[in-house]
Amino acid sequence: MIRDYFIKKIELAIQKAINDGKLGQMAEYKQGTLAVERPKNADFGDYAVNVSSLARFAKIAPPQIANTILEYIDKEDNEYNVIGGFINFKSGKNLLVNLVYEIFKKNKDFGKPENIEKEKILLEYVSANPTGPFHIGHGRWAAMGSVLANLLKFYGHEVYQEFYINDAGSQIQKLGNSLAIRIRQELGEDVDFPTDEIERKNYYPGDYLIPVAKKYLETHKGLPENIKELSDFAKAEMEAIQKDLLENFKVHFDNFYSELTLHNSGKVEECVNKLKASGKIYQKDGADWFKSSDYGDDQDRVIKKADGSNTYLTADIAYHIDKLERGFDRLINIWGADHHGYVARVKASIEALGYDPNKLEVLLGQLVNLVINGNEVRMGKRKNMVTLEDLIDEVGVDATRFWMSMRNIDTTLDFDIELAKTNSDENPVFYVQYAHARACSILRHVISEKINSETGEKTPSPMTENELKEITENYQKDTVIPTLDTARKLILKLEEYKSVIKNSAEQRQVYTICRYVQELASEFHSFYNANRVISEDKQMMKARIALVYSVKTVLRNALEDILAVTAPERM
RNA sequence: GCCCGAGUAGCUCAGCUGGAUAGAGCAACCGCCUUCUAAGCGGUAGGUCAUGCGUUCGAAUCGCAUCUCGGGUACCA
Repeated sequence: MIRDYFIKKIELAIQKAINDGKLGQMAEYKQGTLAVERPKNADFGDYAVNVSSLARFAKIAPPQIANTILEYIDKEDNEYNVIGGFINFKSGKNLLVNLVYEIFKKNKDFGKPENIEKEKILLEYVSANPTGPFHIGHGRWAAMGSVLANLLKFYGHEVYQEFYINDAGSQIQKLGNSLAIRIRQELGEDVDFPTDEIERKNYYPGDYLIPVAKKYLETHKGLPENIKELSDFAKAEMEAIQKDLLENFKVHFDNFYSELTLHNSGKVEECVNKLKASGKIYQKDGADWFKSSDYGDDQDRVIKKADGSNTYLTADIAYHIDKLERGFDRLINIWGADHHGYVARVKASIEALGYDPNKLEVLLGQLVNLVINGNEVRMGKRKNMVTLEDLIDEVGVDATRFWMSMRNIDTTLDFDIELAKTNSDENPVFYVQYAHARACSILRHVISEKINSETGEKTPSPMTENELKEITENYQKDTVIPTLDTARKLILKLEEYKSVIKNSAEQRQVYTICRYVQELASEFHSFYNANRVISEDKQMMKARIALVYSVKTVLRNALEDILAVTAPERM
């Protein structure tokens, strides 16, 4: 990366200056003390370093330090200048030329780091109850999770994506009871869900069980004797609906892990026993309590209720231990902020059972508000529900994925459905896709002959197909040189992709990819407006075609391979 | 009360491991299509970085306090 190249030059120069005793009282330089930044004013250079922080060690004024360091830099063909305590750096021809060459050479792998510490990661996300369709909030975790998985894989990690199915709690019984009411309604009985608010909470009164009831009656005469049969039927239906939607939404799971199998395998009981053996369980009010407060939780938690049944947490502990025993180096969970209380207790249990709680990384995501006609609409499972499916139908997969990924996970996402529906220029995903389509269009035009619509006269194509192939498949380093004066910013933006990937992967923040892609599109649109690609000057045309192709490559990589949003050839 | 998160331009948000004049998109206003996609580009205007105090040569960024908003605070899942 150019910024790494630059800081190395600076650090080397500092070391030499210290050795020569030119940096006052400064005796040693610790690597990483100085940070590379972008100059406020692009005229200063591409990158800059502020050496003011060295002043208190050297006891010399910052500008003098900067000038001393400058003398020791091996400048090659790059430009350096000093303003105040800043050393500014402007990339020379070689760095820029090599960067474009790198894009051609690496193509789909451009931006992949050379050697990272590879981790075996289990990424768990969505993990919805199989009791109804996904709501909008699930869409955020689905989009972000799948983008993060793509990103971490690209970065070089081994990523296993898992969906935990909460198919064992009391909610499954509720589901069966609710289906029973829908079936009786189908059979013509005058029944309905309770109107009393508290009573009603024992049911799922959403319309979505009506088609399930109809389907049940296709193969059954009436209600079964055992409600469990209905629970299982509804559960299977809901799971199937959820899986279909995930596939549609380009979200891929390597495994769906059923909570029920966890219970049946005895792993939950085993965990409870181990916790008991560790002496971290005590009895109170007829229930078993886990002393999680010993490990930083604010209070102890019930692990076995007075009625003898397990809590949700109990199974979750067993699940996380199971993940660790499957040999993953790192567990990453994406959870809604409404689960934040769970982090401490799950970590506590991991530690109590002798595992490293730092292996678990929980990404807490703030929730999604739906905005309809300027009013926020509360998301509830039981009424006013806008499902993820409805949203995707309205807005499309691409826009939904992009919008759900484009904000910092720490901020509440306002999803304005009216705005997203308009598909106007307020929609950043179209802006980016348009840039890609535009690049493709140029590449098509350059090898097409032109026909005058009035005279029917034909003009030969500006470039033959072979000439274009020669650029894209057998790219020569020097090709891009004629554009260096006019396309500096664009080339530097392409270069930035490498650091965006790095930061985004390491900080698990996928929104930075969305931002980057918008910035690259913007640079490209500017370049397009300022420079005609197809022209008489053949060398210049080849150079610009090479750049257009580079932009298309990086946009495509980011859109399709990371964000899983289509990169259209035409729009 | 306690625990998370947020508060930056009219709106939606970047910037937060302290550094140059606080940035972008949308909305507003002014320009740019006989030529590769105007779904685009260029420009103008728009700020008490919630508030106060502190640390520092230097604070949107760090610390303390206060205010506002969202979420959590179950022997539900």
